[in-house]
Amino acid sequence: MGKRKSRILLHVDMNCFYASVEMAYDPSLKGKPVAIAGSEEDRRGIVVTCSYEARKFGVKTTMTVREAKRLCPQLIILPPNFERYKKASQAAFAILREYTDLVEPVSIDEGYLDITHRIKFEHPLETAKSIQNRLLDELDLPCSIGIAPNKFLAKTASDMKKPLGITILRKRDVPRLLWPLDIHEMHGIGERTAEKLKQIHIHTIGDLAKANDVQLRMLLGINGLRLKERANGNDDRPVDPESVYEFKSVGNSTTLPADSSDEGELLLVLDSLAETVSRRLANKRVFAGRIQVMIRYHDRKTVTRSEKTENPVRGRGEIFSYARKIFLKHWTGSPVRLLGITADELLEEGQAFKQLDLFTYEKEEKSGQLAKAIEKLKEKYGKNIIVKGMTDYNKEGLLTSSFSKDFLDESGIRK
DNA sequence: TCTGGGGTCCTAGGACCC
DNA sequence: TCTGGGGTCCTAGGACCC
Repeated sequence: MGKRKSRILLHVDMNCFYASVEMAYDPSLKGKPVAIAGSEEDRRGIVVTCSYEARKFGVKTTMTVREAKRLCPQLIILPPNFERYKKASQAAFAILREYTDLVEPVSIDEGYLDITHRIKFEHPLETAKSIQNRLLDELDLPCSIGIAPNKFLAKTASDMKKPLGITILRKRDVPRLLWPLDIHEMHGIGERTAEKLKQIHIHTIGDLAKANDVQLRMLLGINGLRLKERANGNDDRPVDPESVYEFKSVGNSTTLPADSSDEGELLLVLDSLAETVSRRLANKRVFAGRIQVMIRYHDRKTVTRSEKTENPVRGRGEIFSYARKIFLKHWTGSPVRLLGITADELLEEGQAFKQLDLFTYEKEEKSGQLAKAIEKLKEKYGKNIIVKGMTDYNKEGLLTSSFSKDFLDESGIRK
């Protein structure tokens, strides 16, 4: 087996993105300590991002607004404006795509580029500089860029100089630059994994790079071996521009203004979460095959319970009815801090129709929109048709068979 | 008066089938 | 009466990241 051809990747990381977007939008904020955070009044008020000026005072992400203000009384607090950030992100990625089609967004403010093909006419450092300058000149957004032969090293490199840094990290630099670092510094290793590793006397990235495979495997499973590979500077994950379309779940959750054990109130919250999830599913043109409910109690103990749906669902009513059922079945009655609904096992619109289980309409409700719609179908196609399952649209764009209210709502039959 | 909300991936046990 | 091993699905939860 031949050695994989060496690649050149960039990791572009926009510096304190939300705060930078706000500063671009309102330049009078520049040079001032700015934090993006929820309302100060309730407990959802935590710092999401903050400017470097704010960081100088010790303000950090996830800190409560109260704590942040104590550290920095002149801190300017702005509520998040996700529409604004989304637009800025899209503009930034549009610029990145001028350099290569191989752009993989990993979040709203960072992405990978595979620029291997460009080295024929431009040094990677020049490409990085050009990108950095354009993002700054055209969008007023600072970024840091890592240049490396793979994702892990590129990501690590972009972290090394902030803000507005460009860092090249070669594989041969790994022992000198990475190995001395504390294991906790490594991307992919959080608090729990770092703790576990320290138990087997792995304290630095270098220790991990030389660790015993069997021991790692026992401690961390397959992930342990992968982390060891990364610590050695190896990572063959490709830059995949399609991955952004391959989302696996859609959810919405909220911390209540105050803990509640009022069933009516909680169901109302659940209904509003169902509405959001339904809307997002529709925007993404997918249906859900599983509905999951998350309940966090007063003591922060969190349980998730899910159920496979009988048919793919997307309507608010259907999502709510599953969520309600799951919630009432598993709620202990104790005061609830947070509620969430997540739609899983997503199916594309077209696939959803084909994969529906067949059952006759007699099993469905006999009144309401469904019955009316079925009556219309019977009028149109004859009394003897059996409405078994939504298998497809006919050439007029109407359903040839149906049984799910959701589908009927969207089929145009009601018109 | 600690700790939001959006996600992804992995593991593990029990059910069930062959 | 005794009895193996493999595979997949379902579900819950842990860990991590931004």
